Amino acid sequence: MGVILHVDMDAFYASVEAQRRGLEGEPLVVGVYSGRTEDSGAVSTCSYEAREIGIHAAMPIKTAKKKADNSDKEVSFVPMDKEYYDSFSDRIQEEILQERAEKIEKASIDEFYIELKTENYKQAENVAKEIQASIKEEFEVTCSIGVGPNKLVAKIASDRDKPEGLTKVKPEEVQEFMYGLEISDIHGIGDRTEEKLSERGIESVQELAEADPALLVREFGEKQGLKLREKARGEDDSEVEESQQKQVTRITTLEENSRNSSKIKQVFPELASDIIEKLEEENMDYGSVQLIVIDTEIQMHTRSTSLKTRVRNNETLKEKGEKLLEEFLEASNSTIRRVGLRASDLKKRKGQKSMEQFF
DNA sequence: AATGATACTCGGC
DNA sequence: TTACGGCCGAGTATCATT
Repeated sequence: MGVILHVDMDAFYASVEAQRRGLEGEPLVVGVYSGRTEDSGAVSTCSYEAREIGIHAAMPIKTAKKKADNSDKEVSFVPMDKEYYDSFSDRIQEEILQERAEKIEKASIDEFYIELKTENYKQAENVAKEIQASIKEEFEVTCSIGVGPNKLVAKIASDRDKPEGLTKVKPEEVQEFMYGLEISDIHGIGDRTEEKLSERGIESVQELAEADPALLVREFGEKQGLKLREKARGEDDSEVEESQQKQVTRITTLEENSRNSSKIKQVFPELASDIIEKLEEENMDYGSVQLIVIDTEIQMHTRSTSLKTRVRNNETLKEKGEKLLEEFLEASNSTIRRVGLRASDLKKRKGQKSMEQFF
């Protein structure tokens, strides 16, 4: 396997909006507005300059505006335009990354894994620098890149130095690199796992890497236990490959809080048809339907149901969603603020060519 | 007891 | 003083299967 790069765009939505509006280097906040009241909504992401005055993702827009008022800087607030960022991301992939990659994987709207042909880390570093320079020149946004022997190490490396960072970890440096991390820096180790490890006296990456495999297997099972130890050693044999979308969600904020099911159901047709439209684009069927509910305390609840066979059907989605909503309202006394539907357990439909195969 | 499938929650952006 | 979106993928809990 060649050298792996993890390319991670810096504050992507905010950088794209800054470029679009000529606001580079200024505090800028990208928000999602629910339309309920003036400024009702939350921060999606913000520029590094906005972070300096205490604004961060997931913060209510009103709170962010308070921070902005208390600062001497002029802060721009702009609404999220996901479609625009999607096409921006695709263009970076097609115009800069594709041609330099032996293999490429789009991991999210702002993250890519690239496998290079070369085994030479100096060469790989040069490719990474070239990618950073080209993206900056042609798109006027920046990225951070991690260079490593596999996806796990490359991803952690890209996180170490942001924005516009470049972190290279050669195979002989992997151990030193991994031992310098906190256990929670390792992707896939959450609070729960961290606590369980701590109870067993494992608190550092080195301790996990050198832990008794039998103990880990006892605590976490054969598969997961051994995987944990491998991760701490910086080992990962997963391939760089095109990944399929796993779920499609559409969620909306109700005009008024409610627990009147017929009132709430009125938003379902639009949610369902938006989801089906997306599935048609992707030529995918769904095998599972989820209801997502956010109550007046901003607590999220989900209920789901599996289908016997995969379909791409608007009515099924709507009806399963309605049924789940009724069951939820019956069992809970919470009042609903936002409601959504999700289709998951997705699979490409076979026996029907998608458009790109004609080219 | 281990594994896989399903249901639900959490965190990033 | 509080204030609160719309997505996504991954983590974790629980249950069925073997």
